[in-house]
Amino acid sequence: MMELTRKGEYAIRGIVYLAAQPVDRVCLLSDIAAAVDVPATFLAKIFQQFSKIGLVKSYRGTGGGFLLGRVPEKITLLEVVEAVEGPIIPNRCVVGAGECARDVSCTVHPVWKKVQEQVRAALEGVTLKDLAGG
Amino acid sequence: MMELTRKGEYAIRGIVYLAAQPVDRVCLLSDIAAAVDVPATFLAKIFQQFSKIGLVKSYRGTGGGFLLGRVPEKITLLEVVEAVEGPIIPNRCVVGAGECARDVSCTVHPVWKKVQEQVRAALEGVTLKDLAGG
DNA sequence: CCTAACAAGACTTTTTTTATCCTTTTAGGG
DNA sequence: CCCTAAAAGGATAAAAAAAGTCTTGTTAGG
Ligand code: SF4
Ligand code: SF4
Repeated sequence: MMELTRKGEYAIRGIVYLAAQPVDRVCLLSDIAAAVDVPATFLAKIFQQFSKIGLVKSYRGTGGGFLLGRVPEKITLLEVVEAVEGPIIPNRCVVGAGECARDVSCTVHPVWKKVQEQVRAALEGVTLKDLAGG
Repeated sequence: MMELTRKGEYAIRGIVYLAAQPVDRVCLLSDIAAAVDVPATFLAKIFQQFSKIGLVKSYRGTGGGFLLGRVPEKITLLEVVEAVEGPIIPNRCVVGAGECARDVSCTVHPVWKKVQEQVRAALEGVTLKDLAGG
């Protein structure tokens, strides 16, 4: 259980690759896809999501491509994962009140809350700088 | 991401219900299903899995039903979850060596290892006794 | 031998994942 | 102004997983 989808895995690979590039180096999607071994069309969709929330910047046309939206030390793995996989939800009752009618007195509920917090903390503590190796 | 499936949620509800029953009280599947609000046919499949690994004991025929395979304080939430959802795998590279060709030098790999360990620890620290309320 | 109850396996439906393709928009350069 | 490069957006399709159902078999009590 709790498995990251390929989309998530690809997303991380792609953006870590970007983070490892020299600052202001604009990368072609096709180059990134080849380097991290991900289908280019699929990676395109992923980077579109990144672009919408500013995790990467994109430029169209000749000489266009992608680069990181912020410095790598300011982008956490949590942001990257949540950008494409949605929030960290070990069980739907942690989404908010009312998701499960049983949550008021449920003894299991706090366990999922704890799991959620721990996973979030683990991912939030890692930045793209860490992952790209400085 | 990381969402428990319904099967997992149902499994927990069902076995926690069992754990809350008086010792040696044999419960009908139909009663359990009604009490925890799960389709009986689906819960049957889940309890069959439990039965195979000894988490519950089952008796057939008139007067048959289910009861817990061990005392509640000796059954952890981790066991219950893994019984029906499989092992805790945040990313397939934590399954073992060779799952991902990149794992040798991958900087992300240790993060998933850590997540896996934390989640396992969180679930292992909770027993059915805790969940059933003594 | 009849009935109760779980076991096992096949099967179906729905949802999610994993893509691919095509058209549109934007930008640079001749 | 046109041609080409490159990303954006939308539709669609195929595959896999999840969720649930059905039928038949097995075991046991009365
Ligand atoms: S753990 Fe408890 S509150 Fe959460 S979904 Fe299950 S029953 Fe509801
Ligand atoms: S995190 Fe690294 S080792 Fe794990 S699957 Fe991704 S690339 Fe492979």
